[in-house]
Amino acid sequence: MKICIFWHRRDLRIHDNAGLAAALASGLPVVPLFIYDSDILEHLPDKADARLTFIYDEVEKLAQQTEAAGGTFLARYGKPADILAALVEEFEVATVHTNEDYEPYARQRDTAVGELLRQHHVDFFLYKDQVIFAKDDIMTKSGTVPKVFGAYHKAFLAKLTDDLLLPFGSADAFIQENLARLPAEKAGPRPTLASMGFARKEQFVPTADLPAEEVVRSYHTTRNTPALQNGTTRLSVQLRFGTLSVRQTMRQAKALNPKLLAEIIWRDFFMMLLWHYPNTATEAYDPKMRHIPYRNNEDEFRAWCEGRTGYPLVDAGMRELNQTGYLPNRVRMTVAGFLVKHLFIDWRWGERYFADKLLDYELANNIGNWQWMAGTGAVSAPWFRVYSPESQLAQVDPELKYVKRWVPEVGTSKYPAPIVEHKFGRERAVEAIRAARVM
DNA sequence: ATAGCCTTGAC
DNA sequence: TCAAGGCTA
Repeated sequence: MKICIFWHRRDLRIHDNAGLAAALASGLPVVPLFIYDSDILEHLPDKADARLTFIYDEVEKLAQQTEAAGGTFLARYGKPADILAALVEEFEVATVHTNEDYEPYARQRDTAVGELLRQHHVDFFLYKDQVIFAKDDIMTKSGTVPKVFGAYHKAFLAKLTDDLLLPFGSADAFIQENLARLPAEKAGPRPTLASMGFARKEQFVPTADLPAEEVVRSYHTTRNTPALQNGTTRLSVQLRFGTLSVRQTMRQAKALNPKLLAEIIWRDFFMMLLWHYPNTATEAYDPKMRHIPYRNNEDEFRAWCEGRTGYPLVDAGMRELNQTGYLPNRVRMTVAGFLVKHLFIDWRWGERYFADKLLDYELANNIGNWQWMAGTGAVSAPWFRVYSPESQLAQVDPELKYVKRWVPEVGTSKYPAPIVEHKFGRERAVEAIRAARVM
């Protein structure tokens, strides 16, 4: 029996999944697949990982849905190319369908997998699913890569027709006749967290639904008040792993809140920039910014990580991040700005720390926003702009409701003095960058 | 080619 | 008001 494999990666859903819908419509019986990538898992610092727990639970849900519809779901642990090579040997695989991923590692992986499949005469199909516009879908009028969000945003909205937000396929199309039923012994057991050497870690558990309408409607005002539990939509985890489709999410945002829609368009923008400039995952976009003499003091970095800087909003944010794996946008900016400017530590240190801690960690968005904050990016805040952690606190949490939730000892003798004085830190960073960027 | 613009500021 | 300079049309 010839089969079609649909390879789930960061699209852990059945509803409105472009690649899955195409696979189901291809005429061949479909076998959904998920690969726990050993190259990624081996580098996780902690054996109790909340993100892997989330992925595992979602994969198990997909497997159950697939089996309930009469199909077979495959899950494997290993290097993707090895796993696919083995599957191609074992089964009569005619085609492999999957959704595009724009990160440097993913592109490399998919190029290698495509080459391998071609050698086995298996067709490999990739679909645009995790964004509305990708690659060079949106360019400036002179044909260059857009580097100013305002212009990109305007062009995006002009191109954003309602039909682009319609769902691909539906749970109804996920029916028995399109799924392949493999003998149980051939399907093999699915990996468990324990079999992969991990333990469960329950942290912030996002729901599988869109946020309540009133949360979306008020987002543009509430997002700057970190004390509010529902000040931000917390859609980021689900968009990261694809348990919600970006089309469905944008449809709601477009109908209810243009400010929220713009935030999701930032996501497309940063993915587009990373696709065009994959080098910016590891170095400043701006060549003039590649020789900044960051101080990189390890003790100060640790104080930042642990929320002991003596700046209440920074410390509250870092402690919330450490304990929950989440941080509202506004506070991310404050802690990031403090690290790269006041402590004058390389933005990549902060980026890596966020990568370890954030449940919604997404490479393109994290790189884009850290470079924006550091003033090194394609699109950036001016390099001499330094956020004041005290002004920010006065603006977003004047009554210290948020701060006291995470830093109960604030205002007592147990709370440390500021690690660096604001004016001194600001001038130190601005002058060092000013000197370093002269070529 | 040149004028106006540039996510969310600080003082 | 101030702080550059590149991007965009």
